[in-house]
Amino acid sequence: MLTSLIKYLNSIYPMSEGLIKDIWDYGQIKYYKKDELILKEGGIANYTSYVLKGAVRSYYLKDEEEITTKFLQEGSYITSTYSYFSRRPGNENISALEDVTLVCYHYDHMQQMYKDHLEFNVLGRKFTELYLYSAEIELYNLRKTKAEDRYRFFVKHFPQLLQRAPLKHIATYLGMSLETLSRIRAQKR
Amino acid sequence: MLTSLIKYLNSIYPMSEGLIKDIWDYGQIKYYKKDELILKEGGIANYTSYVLKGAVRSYYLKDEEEITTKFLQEGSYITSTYSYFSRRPGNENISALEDVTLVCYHYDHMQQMYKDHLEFNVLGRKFTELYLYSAEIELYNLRKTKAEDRYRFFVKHFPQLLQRAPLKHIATYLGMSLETLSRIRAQKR
DNA sequence: TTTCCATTTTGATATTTGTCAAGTATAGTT
DNA sequence: AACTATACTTGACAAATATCAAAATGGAAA
Repeated sequence: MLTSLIKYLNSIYPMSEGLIKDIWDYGQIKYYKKDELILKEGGIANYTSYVLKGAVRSYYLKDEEEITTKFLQEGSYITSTYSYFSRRPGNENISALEDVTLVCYHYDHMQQMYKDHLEFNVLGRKFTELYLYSAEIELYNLRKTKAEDRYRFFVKHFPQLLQRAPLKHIATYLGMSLETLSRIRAQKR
Repeated sequence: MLTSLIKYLNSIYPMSEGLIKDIWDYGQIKYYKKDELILKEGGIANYTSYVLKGAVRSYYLKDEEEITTKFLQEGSYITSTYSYFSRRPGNENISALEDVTLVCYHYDHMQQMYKDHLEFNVLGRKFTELYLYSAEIELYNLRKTKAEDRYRFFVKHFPQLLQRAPLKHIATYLGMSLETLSRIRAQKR
């Protein structure tokens, strides 16, 4: 189960025996059913998790409405950035878009590994760089004032997600109402 | 000049003698006059720079119009994330909002330091985590559909920037027209 | 000071988008 | 198949915002 993750990490930066052992030992495989909550708001995000199978999304509540902030699929890490790094309760929820399999690492174990294996920081740095880059792409897109432009960008860059996520989530993710999104789609046909 | 940076880095993670020496040796102090271009689109971002004094902004052009993507002040690092990490030409420009003093590190020197001093990766990781967190805050703000809400958030979190940046840049940064921003400000009085 | 230029404000109008409401389609269950 | 819940679409209207144009303000330079 964990082999794919280890192969992946090793391809990015070769790890020592000891680190590989820790990755094995500390990784907890967890299964979630579709629509099950992986992280609930008000709690502290204690885990970063690698998605082995399925897709998840994170969202927060704004006057009863769910505003989707992220979609993550196989091969990505997921956590609530704010809560995980600050060690405080956050307002983000994470839920399973489909049945999901995760490898979860506790914050304390992550810190232990960063401390025991300095090389692990290379991986940590590179991954965070990657996610920072993704975040900036999204920022770039959200600053467009036209809803249609934002949708076009989404279709081009995340076509798979159109199949995996319901429109209502894509709409709030793109900062527009469900109806606006539906109309944009209609006029493209 | 560089002492403030070294103190700062050391407070986050204690550095070895050798690393401190490299930080000294590789750091290039550069001065830019207000409105001078620090990075021009179409070029590769070869440097990450730490802002010692002044403020800068990055932007890209969208049909003749400058869309501001970032404001950075003293104590922050600045580069064009995409171009710097991918080593390809990007479409981001960086320019000085005021007279600016930077400490600049070339990409190759950064890689050299990451390689020669594994501990430097701890710093790299922590900083990137911080910037990732900031990016997510901005994403959170930009997903708000009401322009006024976005402005309110900006005022609350970056009040200093109201004094340092002209409204036209703040407007595009917040994904709204200059006129809309001006009206929002008018009605708050 | 006066002039000049950039910044900001204000006004009028067109467009886009949100909201509420109703309807249709679809997938899953019994 | 019939039933149900959910997802999606469409319509009508109101609200928010963009756009174009012009005026006011402020600051820098002559």
